[in-house]
Amino acid sequence: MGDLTETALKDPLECFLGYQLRRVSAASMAQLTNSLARENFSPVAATVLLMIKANPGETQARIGRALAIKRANIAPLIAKLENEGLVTKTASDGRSYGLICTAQGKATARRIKKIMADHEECAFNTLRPDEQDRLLRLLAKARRQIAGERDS
Amino acid sequence: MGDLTETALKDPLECFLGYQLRRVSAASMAQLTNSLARENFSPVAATVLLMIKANPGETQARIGRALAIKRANIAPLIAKLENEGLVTKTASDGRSYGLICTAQGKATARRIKKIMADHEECAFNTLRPDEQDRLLRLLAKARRQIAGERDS
DNA sequence: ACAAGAATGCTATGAATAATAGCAATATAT
DNA sequence: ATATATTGCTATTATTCATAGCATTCTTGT
Repeated sequence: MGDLTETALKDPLECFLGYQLRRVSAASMAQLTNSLARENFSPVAATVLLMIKANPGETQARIGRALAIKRANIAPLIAKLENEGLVTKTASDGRSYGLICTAQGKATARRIKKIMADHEECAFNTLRPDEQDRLLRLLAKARRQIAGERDS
Repeated sequence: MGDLTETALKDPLECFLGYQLRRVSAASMAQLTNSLARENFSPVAATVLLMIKANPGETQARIGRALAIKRANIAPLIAKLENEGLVTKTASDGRSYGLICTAQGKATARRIKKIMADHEECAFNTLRPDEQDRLLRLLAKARRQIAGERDS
């Protein structure tokens, strides 16, 4: 029988914010990856689609910068969305395109957003609404600094 | 000249805790990876070494479970630490070993912990001490649920 | 004691994310 | 106009983590 009461180890990482952040993020992402699998979407692809729907006509370079995805990495994601008929490219710049969701893309985006919302509900429901709010605010504050020091 | 004042996009992911978690975690990890590079350590390897130092004699299975690292993935990490003379295996179980830090391993662990502490200081210093505390507590609370639903 | 099941260490392998380098085409700036 | 930047893209690589399977050893239940 599995030993459910394994004695706890000392944890020298307990008070490292970065470590706790990573653990929670990894666990949350693993769950979300599972949930998005039924739509055949990776978490990253999901954020790209939602971003395009919310910002029709933007170029993939700008979408990528907003999501901290490099040009080299967003190209195949866009190609996949286009191949599946979820996104189309409209001429805009000669070297860049304006990205737009198709009707099917918008429907998929809605389903994906629902999956993400359900995931949030299930993953973070031990936090009271006010706690979720505080956490969100603290993360946003931390991100302003930490992300600002990095290039995209 | 780069356009430093790029107009902001609408962000439909702003209020997703999971997404914000991922962004902050990724940015923090990227920084930490950089800082640990001078010791030729990955973030994961660093946590393993610290964990062994804090829990001498434990098996790699238990260390791995505490860190949410699967058996298959921790094996090469331990091998690397052993090859570099930072950790030794003492007989214990016939099928498992007790892991102990060598003197060199302890010294390296101290340097690594210092790097991690400096990283925290630099990455999260926009948060006041009480905010850091609250964040840590909220993360711990979130983790208890979200991690509990997953197997190691 | 003994057979069935579980745990351990390990290898091999694959998937997802992200990083660098470089290319051709186009836009922008001096 | 000429140099510089930007864009989309390909190719390649590294890191982290996941699954599957193997042989060994420990632990159970009878």
